[in-house]
Amino acid sequence: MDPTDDLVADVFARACPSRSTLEDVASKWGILALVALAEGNYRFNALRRRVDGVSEKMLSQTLHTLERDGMVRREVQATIPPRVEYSLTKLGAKVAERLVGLIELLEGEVPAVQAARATYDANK
Amino acid sequence: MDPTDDLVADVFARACPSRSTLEDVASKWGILALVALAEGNYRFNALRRRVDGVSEKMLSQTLHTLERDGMVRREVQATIPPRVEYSLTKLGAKVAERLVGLIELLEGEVPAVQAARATYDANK
DNA sequence: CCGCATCCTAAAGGATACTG
DNA sequence: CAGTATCCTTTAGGATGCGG
Repeated sequence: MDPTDDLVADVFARACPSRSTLEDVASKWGILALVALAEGNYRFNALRRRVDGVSEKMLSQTLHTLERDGMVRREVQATIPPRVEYSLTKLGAKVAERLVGLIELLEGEVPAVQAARATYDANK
Repeated sequence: MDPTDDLVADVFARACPSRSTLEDVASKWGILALVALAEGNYRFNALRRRVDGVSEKMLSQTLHTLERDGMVRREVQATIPPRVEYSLTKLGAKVAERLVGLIELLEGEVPAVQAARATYDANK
């Protein structure tokens, strides 16, 4: 092994692969895609409708990145019209589970966050 | 209550406050700041050293956003030179706990992710 | 030491048009 | 339906210099 390699994965280190993976799964659209797929499989346009506001370009790009990281599986059925089904891999499901937990926490804290923002803004 | 308000927080909805909060805490530097502060309190420059690669500007901006959302507390001691201590609020600590879980998962899966990437790239 | 203000560049992201 | 390609705008983000 190259002695310059980090022996432990450390997300605080700029070059650690865990950091780039984190950026992929925690990106604005990455999170929502993973969490949507945790509900069940989706086809491209259905997923696009589920994730309010995502553009075709960004969803496509996001799904490719997640597929490359081994989080998302892409299955093409060569029918006419074409069907492409997206689903989570085992790893993707584990990650999505964590993200769902985070989101549920935040959804429950919406009033607290709004109150904090109002206070902060009031003090300028 | 305004009948047009959503009755439940829904992160999939573009306008839901949970979505903007999610973007704040799951942003590239937001995650790392929260996770670093979960280790203990930090002063500005110490935190900057802990989070490898963050610029002064981005750390400052990130901390303000997290403070506004009620995740981070900022305490100024008017000494010379000035001391500014950052710490997590109770809400921030709960969020950070989830993020730590996610990061630990990803750090453990670094080999799997690297293998997935290699396979993907090999098939071009 | 802890920043903010400014300027500037690079990257993210949206709109549109087109293809298998 | 499921994208890709292009163009263009917006935002993120780094560098630098100054102030409390």
